[in-house]
Amino acid sequence: MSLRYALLALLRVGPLSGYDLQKQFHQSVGHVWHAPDSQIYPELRKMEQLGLIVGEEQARGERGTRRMYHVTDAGDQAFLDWMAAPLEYQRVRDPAHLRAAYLETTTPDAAHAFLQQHIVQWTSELAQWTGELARIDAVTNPMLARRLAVTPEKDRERTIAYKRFAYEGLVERAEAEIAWARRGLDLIARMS
Amino acid sequence: MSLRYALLALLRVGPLSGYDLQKQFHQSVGHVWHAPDSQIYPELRKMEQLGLIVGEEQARGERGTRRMYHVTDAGDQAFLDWMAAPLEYQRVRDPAHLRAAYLETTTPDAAHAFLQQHIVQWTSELAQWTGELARIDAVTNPMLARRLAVTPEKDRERTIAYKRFAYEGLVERAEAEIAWARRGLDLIARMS
DNA sequence: CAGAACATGTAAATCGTTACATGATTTC
DNA sequence: GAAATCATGTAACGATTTACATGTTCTG
Repeated sequence: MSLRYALLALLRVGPLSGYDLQKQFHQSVGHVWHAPDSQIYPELRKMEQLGLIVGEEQARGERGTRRMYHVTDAGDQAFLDWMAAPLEYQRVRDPAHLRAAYLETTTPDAAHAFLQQHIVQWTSELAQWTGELARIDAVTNPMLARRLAVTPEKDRERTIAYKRFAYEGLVERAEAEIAWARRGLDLIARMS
Repeated sequence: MSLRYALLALLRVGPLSGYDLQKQFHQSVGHVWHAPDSQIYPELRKMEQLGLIVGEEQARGERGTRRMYHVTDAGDQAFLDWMAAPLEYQRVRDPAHLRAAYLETTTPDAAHAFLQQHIVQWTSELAQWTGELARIDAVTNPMLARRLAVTPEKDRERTIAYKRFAYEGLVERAEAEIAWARRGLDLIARMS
């Protein structure tokens, strides 16, 4: 359900085609809420049916077309309502910690490989997020730049501060996962 | 898909009825991998069809029945294979950090309420997990006690160490989320 | 004999993943 | 004219949620 609001957040800055939206999505909000293209396009159609956005069909070359999506007042309000409503938390469902609780059932090699992979996985996420933090600081992120362009001077600082805040949390999370996995590797070494 | 292996992990310790399994589940692995009863019972049936477990129908009083489930060799092997296989990581999908990235679009009050709720949420998870850690140390958790009873002396230390390791990671995660939200509250105070 | 605990689900809807599918236009 | 990029999906399946549904047996 959050996909809808992630998309609205992007479109509120200014109209985008499905394709451009999808690209911006993967470069910004997609780091926090993954969705494949095959979910984005249908969701846009659904949002259009609900009147949250309107799609304006545009010609492109001889035969091609593309739809530019604009947020409607209803869509804007839906986003603001979501922001003001209590967040629906998902239940914990954490395969890595599930497996960690049963590491004694497998070989030290397999346990080692699992934690190594955990480090690889989170190192990759960490790189994404530190990269995004750097782009926030340099105002290199295209969505952020567009957003700041339509933001009154006095609100720019807040916009940047909250973006930083969000990504800092993710960076800390990744660092903690890596530190945890390293401790696990030490534990395996001691136990075997 | 991990639900299957969470259930196998419990059943490998010894046979349980669906009902007992469901209770043990919510008191142990359920803290790491949530599933409602309405998912557990059908999954058990599916696992039985796949030959991973066998259900033995038992009379209970005059008319009642219950199914005791045993892990088959195939089920045991499936669990060990899963433990040895690379873990399938889920894509990031984090509504709290998504919302955090857009806190400037709402009122300071709503932003404040959101982070307060985040603290409440993670404080509750934290309590679950520190409680579980305490039960691990006291060997009060019934599943752990049963598991240790069928574990050779020399492996008990490892079993406990890995359980601790898994829950320590979760405790740190919860503490980090709380610390992050507190920093967010400071930020809101400074920004408004 | 009432209430708690035992015992086991089904149905409908939504969400998300994976694989597949197609064609147009711009750029070198 | 080939490759990259633009542009937009569908179909099938599996996972998850939510709500509903029902009856039995033990304990005080």
